[in-house]
Amino acid sequence: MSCMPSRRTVRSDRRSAASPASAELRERILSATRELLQNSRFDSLSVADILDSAGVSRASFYFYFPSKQAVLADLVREAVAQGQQAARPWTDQEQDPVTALRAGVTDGARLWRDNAGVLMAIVESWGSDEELRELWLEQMNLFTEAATARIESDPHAGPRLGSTHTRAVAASLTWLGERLYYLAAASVPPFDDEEVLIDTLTTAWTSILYGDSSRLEGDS
Amino acid sequence: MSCMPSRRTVRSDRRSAASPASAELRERILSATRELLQNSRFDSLSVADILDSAGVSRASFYFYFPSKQAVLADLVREAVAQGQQAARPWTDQEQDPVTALRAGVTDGARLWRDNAGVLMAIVESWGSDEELRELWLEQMNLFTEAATARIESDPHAGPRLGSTHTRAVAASLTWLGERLYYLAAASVPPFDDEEVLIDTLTTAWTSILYGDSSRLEGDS
DNA sequence: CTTGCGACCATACATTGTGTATGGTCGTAG
DNA sequence: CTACGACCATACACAATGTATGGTCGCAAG
Repeated sequence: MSCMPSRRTVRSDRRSAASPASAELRERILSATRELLQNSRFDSLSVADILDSAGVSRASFYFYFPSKQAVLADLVREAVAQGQQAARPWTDQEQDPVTALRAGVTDGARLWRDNAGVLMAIVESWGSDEELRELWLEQMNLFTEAATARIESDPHAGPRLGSTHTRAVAASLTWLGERLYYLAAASVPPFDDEEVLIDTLTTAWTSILYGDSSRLEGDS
Repeated sequence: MSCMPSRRTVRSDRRSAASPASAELRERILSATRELLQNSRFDSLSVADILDSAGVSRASFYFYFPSKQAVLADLVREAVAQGQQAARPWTDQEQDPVTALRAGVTDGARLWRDNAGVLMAIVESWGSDEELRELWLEQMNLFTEAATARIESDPHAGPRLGSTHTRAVAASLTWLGERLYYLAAASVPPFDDEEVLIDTLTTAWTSILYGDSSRLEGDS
C-alpha cells in the first residue's frame, strides 16, 4: 500500500526456509498491534505486549520502528487511506444534499467501526506525541478543506455563511465528528447507539449548513 | 538532589494551631500543580516536578493524594465548580435566545481561558484513568442535562426536535464545546482566535436549535 | 517531664516501562 | 569460504510510580 519503507531496506526475499518467521516482521508487528488495540488502550499497551503477540524480539521491533507511537502512526495512515475512499462520494454533489450528508456520516461510522481500536488510540494520544499530533491535525485539516470546498460550491449552503467563517464552520463539523465517533467507539451514551450517532451528526451538518434540522426522519 | 536544607520553610508554622488535617501542604501541592500545568502537559509532568515546585516531600505527597491523577481530579472539581456559576445564567431564558446562547458560549471561553492548563489536562487524560473518566463524563452529563432541560422548555427549540433526539442533540453540542474550547486552548487554528471560536460555537448552537444560522453578525 | 501522636521529611526499594547497546545465529549472495 | 543482512537473546541505562521504613519536630495530656 505504498507507504514508505524509508526506514531501511526492508524489502528482502530471503524467506525461503528455516526461520519460524519468513514474512516481514514489520507487518507482523503492525497486525499484532492492530489486534491488541481492539481490546486494550494504546497507553496501557507496552512494547513487550506487542513483542509477545507478534512473536518478535525487542531488537527487531526497534529495528523497524523507532517507538510505539510510530507503529500507531503507520496504522493510522493505513486506516485513513482507507477512509479517504469513503469520503470521496461525500464531496460529490450529485444527489440531494441531505442524502449525501447522511451517506457520508454513515461511511464515517463504518470506518470508525472497522478501525475502532486504531482511531480511538490516536484520538487519545495525539495530544501527547508530536508525530501523532501533526498526523492527526493534518488529517482533520484535509477533511476540513474538503468540507470547506464543498460548502463554498454549494448554492444553498455557501451563501448562508460568511466566507470568513466557512472554514471555521467546516472545521467545527469535522471535530464534532471526531468527538462523536470517538464517544460511540468508547461506548459513551447516547452515542453508543449507532442510529442515534448517525442521526445526530446528520442533524448537526444539515442544521448548520442549511438551517434545517427538521424532517430528519423521526423513527426512533 | 537539593542538598540544601533551605527548603524547610514550614518549620515553625507547621500547623498554626489548627486541628486535624489543616493540610497546608495539600494546598501547596494543588497550587504548584495548577501552575505547572500552565506550561506543561499533564502526562509530561512527573510527581518529582510537583514535589520540587511545591517544596514538599514525596512522602507528604502520597500522604495527601493517592496519585498524580487525584491531584488533577481535585483541580478539575475546583475549576468546574467555578464554571457552574458561569453556566447558571446560561440556563435562564430571560433574554432573547441567541443573546443568551452567545453569552453562555463567551462564559465558557472565559472559564477555559482561566483554567486552560487544568481543563486541557483533563481532556487529554480522561481516556486513560478511570477516576478522571467518570469525573469528566459526569461533568459533560450535567451540562447536557441542563441543556436538554433548556431546550425542552424552549417554545422555539423544543418542538423542532424529536424528543428522543433532544438529549442526543444537547450532548453533541456539549461535546462540540469541549472539543472546540480544547482546540482553542491548544492553539489549533482556526479556533486559536477567540472571536472565531465564539462565533462558530454560537452559530452551531443557534443553527441546531433554531435552524437559523444567519444573522450571526458577519463582522469579520 | 516524658510519652504519644500527628504532620512531615529523607531515602531506599520494588516494579514497570522505554530505548540502546552488545553479541550471536543462520541462511544466502558474492 | 566469507561477508552481510535479517533476526534473536539479553542486559543495561534511565525514568517514573508507588510503597515502606524510620526519623524529626511541636504540641498536648498523663
